[in-house]
Amino acid sequence: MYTIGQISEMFHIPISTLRYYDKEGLFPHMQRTSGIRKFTEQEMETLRVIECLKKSGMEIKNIKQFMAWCALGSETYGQRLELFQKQKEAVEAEIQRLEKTLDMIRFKCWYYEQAIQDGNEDHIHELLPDRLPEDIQLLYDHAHKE
Amino acid sequence: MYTIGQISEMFHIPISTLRYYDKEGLFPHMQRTSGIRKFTEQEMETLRVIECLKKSGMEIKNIKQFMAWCALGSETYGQRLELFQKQKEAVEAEIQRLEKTLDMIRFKCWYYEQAIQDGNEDHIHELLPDRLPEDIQLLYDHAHKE
DNA sequence: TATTGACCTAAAGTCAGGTTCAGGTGTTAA
DNA sequence: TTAACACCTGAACCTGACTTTAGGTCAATA
Repeated sequence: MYTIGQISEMFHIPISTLRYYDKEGLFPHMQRTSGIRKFTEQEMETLRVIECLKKSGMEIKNIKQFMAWCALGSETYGQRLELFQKQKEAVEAEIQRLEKTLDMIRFKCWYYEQAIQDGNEDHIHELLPDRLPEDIQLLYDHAHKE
Repeated sequence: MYTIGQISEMFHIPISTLRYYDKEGLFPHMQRTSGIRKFTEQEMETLRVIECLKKSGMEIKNIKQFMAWCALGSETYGQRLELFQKQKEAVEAEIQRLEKTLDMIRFKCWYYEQAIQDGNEDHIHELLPDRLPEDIQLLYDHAHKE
């Protein structure tokens, strides 16, 4: 049984953030003693799940929904599964998007490494093929005329 | 030479956003005719680079810095390279972080698929080994006591 | 001539996810 | 007993990236 200050230290989360999460309904079971929050093992577990879901980019309101479903018991397994399936797809799509972006950034790094070696961007443009992949072409165009 | 309305249609970006980008200094070379913005090929190229950098999660102020460096010529190749190198590292780190998160989400999907099959979470816990990897353990703990 | 449509501005509003502030309670330590 | 602490609240504030609003210019069309 811990106070908000102890939990704040243990999890390296500001007290204000913990109170904010509570206000948003993320600790549906939290008890109080004459107004003071009591964090039990259950709240600590909830906090670990919150951190996991937040890392995945899930919004507070969906995390709250999840906590509410947990509180309702086995009736809500389906909804909870669906929530995680959607989040799985969202994270997978985000990784795909970032991989594509990474290709563009890598091209830009190569481009400026060459430009620094050559002292200008002209030589690079002689090296480059006439047709580049579409995404790269965009960056090439920009570089060419800047 | 295009108007803001034409560019808005071509790039599927709201006019208000284009004006916002301009106000933030993202088009350092933009000309006007009696107050009206003229978007040339150069601004279109800039816009493509903005979209690329935004996709990578770069903040507007850093994009603005990049545009300013471009305007300064070959003196700033070093800074521009450094900017992209940092962004490359940031995106790579973000992908790593998301891959880890994905493992946790996949576990949760499996967990609820089992729970739905069994009608409860008890059977799963018999199946699970005593020691799980640390990240998974956290979710297991939570599930066990909810 | 009037009104429609496309442009302009500054300033305020929005949203998420917090943080800060002002003021209040209750318990322990000198 | 008074000061320091740790807790509490509601409300205002903050940041980033826009969006909306209110009001104004200017050219072309009915």
